[in-house]
Amino acid sequence: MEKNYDMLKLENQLCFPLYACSKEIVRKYKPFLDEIDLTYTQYITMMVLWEHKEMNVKDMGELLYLDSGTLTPVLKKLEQKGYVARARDVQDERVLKVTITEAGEQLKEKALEIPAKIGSCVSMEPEEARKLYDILQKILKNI
Amino acid sequence: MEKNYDMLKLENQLCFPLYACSKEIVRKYKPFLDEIDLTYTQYITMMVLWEHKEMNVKDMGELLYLDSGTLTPVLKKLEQKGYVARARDVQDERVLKVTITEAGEQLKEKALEIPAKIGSCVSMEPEEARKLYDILQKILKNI
DNA sequence: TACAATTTTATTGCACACAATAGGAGGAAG
DNA sequence: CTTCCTCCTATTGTGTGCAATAAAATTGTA
Repeated sequence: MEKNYDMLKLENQLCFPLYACSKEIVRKYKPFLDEIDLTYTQYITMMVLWEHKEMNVKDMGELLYLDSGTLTPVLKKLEQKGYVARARDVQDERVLKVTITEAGEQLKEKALEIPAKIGSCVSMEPEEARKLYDILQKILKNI
Repeated sequence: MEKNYDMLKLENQLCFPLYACSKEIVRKYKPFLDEIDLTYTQYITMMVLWEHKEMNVKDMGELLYLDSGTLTPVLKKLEQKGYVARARDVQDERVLKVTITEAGEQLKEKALEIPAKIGSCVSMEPEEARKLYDILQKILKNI
């Protein structure tokens, strides 16, 4: 009897379009992020700080789905650029508190127009965007 | 007047859950791929060859949304593992033809059960999976 | 109080991912 | 035939991403 290899075709995979789509959209960000000298990872890291002003590495990692192996060099880079400050918590020396600087706050103003630019660049119907968002959140919750 | 910074929150981004979801699902593959000693990138590369037997780097790159900078080292690694052969096209020396080997074909048998394992691991309703797939394909086509 | 276990961040090693560039092969135009 | 242009792959450099491990501080426990 012939075996069925169809499930091993790219076109029948769900993970692959997810993976490809993620990469392609992140790439769409590049020209806009270049203007403010941030990578995508640095951008989402700054988004957390634009909203929360200060947070430790562990909590940032949970929000961003990144571990310290990834975050540490990213945060050092952002510190080097002057957008964040890194300092140990006085109460608990294990904890590193990341704080946004004045320059980091100012960068927020420049970043303000990026979401709209991407939106017009990818362009999808609001209903589908909503549906996509809901499904992705559901998957993330289950994982 | 107060500016509205809501669009700069992670929770209002569509790209971020896409990015996070992609990473988390790829990570789900790891224990299963470890069993056949492949990374995710090597796995999708093999999927192309399981289906097409032979293909040049450029065409593989278009299917996989990867450029030669990524594919060249991946293909060298797969050659080293004995799953593919790399040879210049005799008609056009610029072109590198990648061919699956006997060992590569045998690997397909072991890979056969991976899609089902992932499916039971992520578990979502067929209707939502279908919807997600359609939306992602639509985005990929528009990009 | 000792000391074992846990928590938190940093480091190391490996494998992408991509922009930019290089370099060799094939084609086109004169 | 030669020169310019394009095509295809490889290389280089930067920046993730993650597993595994290390290191230091804190907490739990006998």
